[in-house]
Amino acid sequence: MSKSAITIKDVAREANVSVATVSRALNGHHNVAEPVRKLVLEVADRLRYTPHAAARSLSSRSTQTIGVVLPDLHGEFFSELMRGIDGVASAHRWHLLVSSYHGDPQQQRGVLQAMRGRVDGLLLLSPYADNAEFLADNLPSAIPTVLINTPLVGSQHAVFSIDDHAGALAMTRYLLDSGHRRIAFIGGPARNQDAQERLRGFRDAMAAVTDAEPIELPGGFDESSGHTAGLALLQHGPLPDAVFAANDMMALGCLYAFNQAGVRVPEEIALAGYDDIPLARFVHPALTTMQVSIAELGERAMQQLLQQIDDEAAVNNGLTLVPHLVVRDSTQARSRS
Amino acid sequence: MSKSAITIKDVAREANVSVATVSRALNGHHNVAEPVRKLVLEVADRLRYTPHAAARSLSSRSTQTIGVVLPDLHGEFFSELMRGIDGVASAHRWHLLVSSYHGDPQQQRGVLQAMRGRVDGLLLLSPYADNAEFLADNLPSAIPTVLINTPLVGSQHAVFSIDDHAGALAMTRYLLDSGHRRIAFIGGPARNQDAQERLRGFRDAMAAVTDAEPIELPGGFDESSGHTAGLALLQHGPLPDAVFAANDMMALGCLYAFNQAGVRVPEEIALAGYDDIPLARFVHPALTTMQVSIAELGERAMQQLLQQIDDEAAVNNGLTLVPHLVVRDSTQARSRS
DNA sequence: CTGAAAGCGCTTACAG
DNA sequence: CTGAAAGCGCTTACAG
Repeated sequence: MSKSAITIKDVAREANVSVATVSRALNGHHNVAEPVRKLVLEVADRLRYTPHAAARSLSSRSTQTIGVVLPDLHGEFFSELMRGIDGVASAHRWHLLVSSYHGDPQQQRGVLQAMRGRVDGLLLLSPYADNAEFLADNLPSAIPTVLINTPLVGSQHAVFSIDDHAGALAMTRYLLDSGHRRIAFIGGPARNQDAQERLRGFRDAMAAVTDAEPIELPGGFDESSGHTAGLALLQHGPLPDAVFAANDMMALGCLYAFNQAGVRVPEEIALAGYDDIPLARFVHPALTTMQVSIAELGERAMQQLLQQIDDEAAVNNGLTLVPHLVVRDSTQARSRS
Repeated sequence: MSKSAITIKDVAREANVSVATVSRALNGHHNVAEPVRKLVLEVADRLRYTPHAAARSLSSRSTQTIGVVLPDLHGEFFSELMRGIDGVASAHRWHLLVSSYHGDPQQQRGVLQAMRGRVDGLLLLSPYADNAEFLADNLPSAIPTVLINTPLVGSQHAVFSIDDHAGALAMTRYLLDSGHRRIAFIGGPARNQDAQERLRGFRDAMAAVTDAEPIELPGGFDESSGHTAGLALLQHGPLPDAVFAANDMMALGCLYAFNQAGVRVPEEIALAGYDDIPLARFVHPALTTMQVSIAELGERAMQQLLQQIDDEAAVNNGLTLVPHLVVRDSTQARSRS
């Protein structure tokens, strides 16, 4: 494709040295005479020479790039995660090869395979509760890999995740402690592990209180499913005391439904979300939610990965971040902020 | 890094054929006897062989990856753009190498250089109005490149962008047509070309009406600067008739300030944004805004790029998308939705 | 249809 | 400090 790219040979010829010397000078090795180094750098600059990454990778056996494999490129979670990952990558001068497999195991398999020779390490987000085995089978064995939000435990790989069971438990308990008994839960995608854990937390907290009345509604983590769930609640009999949506986007959709119907939050019904996306504090009423440091999750995972690449013997223990409760107006009549 | 990766040699040895034959069989060339092809595929599969991308790239002179160079990885705009780009990339089995240069020209330069040998084409988002020259100097000449939201016109590169001047003009005219005269504009980052164009559209529309009273406030495209601007409006004298924020996030921040102060939208003041992010319709009141098809922008740009890579002689004309007005409750007392 | 060999553009022991 | 040469793992004319 590239038309007439300048190679290391051109630089060597122009500078009257061998390609080996050019390579050494450009890579900052110390065994190059100062005047020679200067000359080489000057010539390389004048010719606008840039090393060919594939060639360099092939001979040096390193790519300086990290593969980031995600189920999707869309939305707040991904955006935040990438921010954390990118911050670390950029600081250490690593490149990022980003691939989405669109939630499809076959594509995921292909994407993982295609990483060989392209990356020195792999960050994989695979939040499906049912494919631990699939992963164990398809993870490239030769590439250092760190997992995010993934059900594969007890393997050789470090896993970084959010303790969603604890988070949902905390939120539900808070709602119960506030005096609510009939609490509706809007769930996430069935296969999604985070969604499952949040549901489990909700159930466990509700089960611990004798007169609690749990209501469960389906959802898909997007605004519109929250909106749909809100409408469903409005239509079927008396409103519950509170709604706990498994993520903020659904909570916002639900809030919208309540707003349209003239149902006041929190006066008539309390509403809580999960994730603490930036917008949670800007809606009205501001949303009570569980704060999850997604960017930090990406940051930590990336740091761990770089460490493993740097030192194969590095301990590869993961980390489970515990989200914390952020109380805002949507669950209490008076502002505390 | 990779420990004991299987190479094409291993497959050749195991299948009792030459590496050339393995290569042909795996790449689907037709000059391979059927039984031989089958054998090779079977062996490759059994050995879990995956071609080394760098080696393949080096000899075939193609990487099957597109470099996406962005000023930032954060936020709705990026997320939407990536969705469009990824959709096309995925459908054509291309990989994406994503780099953020964090708004820093030096980093941008480095990132662009590092693309040689890594990608077959480049998608560059560089929304700074003042660095057309810098770009012309630093764009890799040997790599097909398509520009997004970039001030470099009249060059050899296709440019895909949003007609923000027309968009802001349309919104401002709509507000004027609704009877508003004192209209406040919350601007974006000074160096950002989109922000400049939106401001220019606002000014042009206001200048065309004799008794219009423009008010201009600074902003930074994020929620908090919108919030700050809203507070400023609340403190300084009488409220304007309407607020036009240069993007939705700022509009939401401003809305929040009004909500807190008990100022009702749209009864006491109209409010409009720009971008039509998914949340615009879920806030209360739903936000009037300019709908910009960001995903489509990414999609089109990516399609154009692939075409150019496929056929060097392809016409490389860009495209300017014109946003359209979406009227919701934030600028009118009664819902029309 | 198949193999031996050259070559892609680098890096890095190995000699000197 | 420097160069000649081997090698990274593939692909692809060139012969046969």
